[in-house]
Amino acid sequence: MEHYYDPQNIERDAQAFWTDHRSFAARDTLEGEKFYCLSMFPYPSGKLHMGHVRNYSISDAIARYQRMLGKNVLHPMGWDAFGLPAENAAIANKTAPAKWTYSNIGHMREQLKALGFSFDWERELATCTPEYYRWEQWFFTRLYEKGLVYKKMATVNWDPVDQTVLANEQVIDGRGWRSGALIERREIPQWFIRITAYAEELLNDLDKLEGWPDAVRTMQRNWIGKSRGVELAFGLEQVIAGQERIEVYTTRPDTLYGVTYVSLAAEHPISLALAADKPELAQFIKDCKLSSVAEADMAQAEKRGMDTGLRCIHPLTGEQVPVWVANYVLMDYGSGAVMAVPAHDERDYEFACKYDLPIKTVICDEQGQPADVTESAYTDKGALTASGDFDGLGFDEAFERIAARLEELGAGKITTQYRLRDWGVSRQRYWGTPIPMLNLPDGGEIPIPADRLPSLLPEDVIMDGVASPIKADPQWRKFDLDGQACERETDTFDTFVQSSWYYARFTCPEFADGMLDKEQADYWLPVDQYVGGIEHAILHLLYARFFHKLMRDEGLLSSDEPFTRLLTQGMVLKDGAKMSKSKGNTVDPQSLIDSHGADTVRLFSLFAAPPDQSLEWSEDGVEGAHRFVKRLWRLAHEHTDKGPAPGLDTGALGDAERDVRRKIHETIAKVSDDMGRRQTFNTAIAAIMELCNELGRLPGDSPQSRAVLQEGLDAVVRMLVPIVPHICHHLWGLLSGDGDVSYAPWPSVDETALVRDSLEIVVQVNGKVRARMEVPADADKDALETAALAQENAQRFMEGKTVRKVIVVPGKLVNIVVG
RNA sequence: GCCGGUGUGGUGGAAUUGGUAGACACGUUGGAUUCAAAAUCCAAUGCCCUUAAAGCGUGCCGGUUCGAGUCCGGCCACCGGUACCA
Repeated sequence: MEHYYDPQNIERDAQAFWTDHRSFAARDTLEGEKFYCLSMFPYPSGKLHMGHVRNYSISDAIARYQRMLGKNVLHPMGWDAFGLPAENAAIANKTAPAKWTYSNIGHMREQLKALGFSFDWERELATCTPEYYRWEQWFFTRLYEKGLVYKKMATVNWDPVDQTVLANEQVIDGRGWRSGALIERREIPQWFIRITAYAEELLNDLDKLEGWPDAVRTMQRNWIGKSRGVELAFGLEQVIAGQERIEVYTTRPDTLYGVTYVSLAAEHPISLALAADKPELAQFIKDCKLSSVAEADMAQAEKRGMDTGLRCIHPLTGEQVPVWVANYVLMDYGSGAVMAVPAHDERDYEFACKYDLPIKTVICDEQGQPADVTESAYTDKGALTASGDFDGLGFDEAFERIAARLEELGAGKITTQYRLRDWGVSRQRYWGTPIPMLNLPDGGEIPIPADRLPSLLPEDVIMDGVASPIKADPQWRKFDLDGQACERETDTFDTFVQSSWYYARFTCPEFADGMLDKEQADYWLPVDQYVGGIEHAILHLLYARFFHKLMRDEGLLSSDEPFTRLLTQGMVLKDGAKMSKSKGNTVDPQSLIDSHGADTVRLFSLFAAPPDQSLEWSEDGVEGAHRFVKRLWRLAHEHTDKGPAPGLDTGALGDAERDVRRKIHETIAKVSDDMGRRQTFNTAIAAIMELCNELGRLPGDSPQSRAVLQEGLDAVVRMLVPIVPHICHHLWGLLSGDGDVSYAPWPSVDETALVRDSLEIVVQVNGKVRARMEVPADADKDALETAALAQENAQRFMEGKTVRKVIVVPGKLVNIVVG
């Protein structure tokens, strides 16, 4: 026997075998049952981190399991290669983003190969190549033609010192991360895709996604935020900024009589018009703009406001209502104005208390009395009060009658609104897909014609840290359109655009005649299993669902949803915190691969926690995983060193052998369920460990003992292929398995091996365990009850008491209720 | 702030449909082996208690039930997202 487990050799040999045999190339013949298993592709940041290792260990386990079930498996890998970090690295290292990115890709590809993931490397793609992004540009021009794309003013973080737009994460405590300057909100023209046109379908189709975690579906549902409400207007006595009235939207028209003021966003046209001759208001508006655009910052900022002095007219009472400007009202949402009902809305309540504005109760509590709002707002629904003709009505009737009254008066109507906003895709950055639009000399814009695509991003550039190289280069902007001099758009796409369709391009990465080869796309799509971090639950997954529907409506594919089943993996923690360079708590996968082998790293990643929970990294845990792999190696070698095992004769087994054989088949049943339905690889591994412990305890070298051990090891090796494929490749050959173990059939359960003669049943008295008893497996309820009542220790607790009830759960327990 | 999630021994976790809390692994302790150590193997290991029995025990408070880690109500802490990080 070879004397020790040597992962380096075993893993090198297995990987060479897979490469030589093209083991993981998906068949593109469109035949057979397919399984498309996809993990979220990485941003090529430099080297793999533990989050990647975990993500790909999970998807590889699923892909390999499906191969063993006989499916034609597509398990591709590529690179989400555009993005902000490349620009930062380029400035820091004085290299071009392209060079840095391609070099990172090269290194990370080798690391992924060293981990033995069964990716189909023949389909690799990187989103920063023109072969990829040209189709994204083409698709955007198609959306433009269909009216699904438009340009409007939108808010960004402006760094007044660096004269540049910052991402939200580049704004720290309201200041630019490089300049330290106070950031201000600024409006610039940007391109948008009309995701709101698909809001209803995106919402309704969530019900079809039964293979998605409920948490993700709920989050998306809330994000889309469909609501039924009333759009209404407060009149103005004179026209201001071209407006005769202030439009607001409310889901609580039943509280309309409780309105005590109206709030405008700082950027609202009326606010700006009033500020023209009110210096203190102008100053307040200026102050309001000193904050990042991030919702989390805005919502937690202290609520501030200022009375404009303007009064508007309540549409039902005709009373005058003061108009305020408030920093918590956002111009980008709805109409940029809200009606404030402090008695029945928490934010308005806080604001009214601060500025001593009136609070008027118009809803009754559960006792039918006007709600008490001396301590806090009353936000429950209830009967109306102090609401004119509408007193006493419940929410539903009040909603309808008030809406009808507003409609009669021409002051409002019932509408459906979505919280979801159109997708702003413009970025004022260099390292991204150039937006394929042309600015015409007369001010309009048109798409770059399809035959002039791609609009190439120059790769050989120098980053100075301020201006985008394509914005700084007047030559790049020049575009001759049939003799007409135009200018290219110098903004680039949001990187979410690339990640919204890469899963589809993997079905035909080389296709040169279009965005997708429909035949391939329709065979492979939808993705059967998608695996990635929970942090993508809303944005990436919603944009990808949206793009799928856009591609469907363009006739590029036929399905309605991109991902049938979704697994959102948890984060990898060290000492209870997310691994990060700044915290200094990172663990480098490479050094572990070098010291313990890829199998150990994969095993620990899958064993330490269920995939959807966070995983606490532990050096000791890695050692434990390594020990198990070594034990397995030794168990198999000690067995095969004794020569070939005799054939199994199930009629000739002793009790101990029958027990072990039952364990083998119980384990196959459990592991199959854990791998397939439950996707709890940690419990699958624990069950296999238990089986190995029992196999190690098999008594003696009798022929039937050896035959059972052979059967057990064969099953263990097959079940571990998805988890520790290298050692299984090695052991499979050793146990004289035929062919490539990557395609060995998944083991099946022998039902006859599962039969039991007797079971252990728990006896409880008043719900507490007082005895255990061994009973025949086929004992009926009466027999269980009789046997339980006869238990000595149970009787001790029944003494002097009356048996009220006996509950029998066959196969589990008997509970004797006494009192 | 808002939306979603998580909380179980010294540690990571298990308990799948309301039915034996702590599987599996780590750590620790004791033993075997060894000149010695490493490695390996065996045993013990929730808390309280000298042992056994009993009692206690799944973030906190309360409820439903014969029975609650699991269901319901109210809190607390931490994590993810919050539309320009990916």
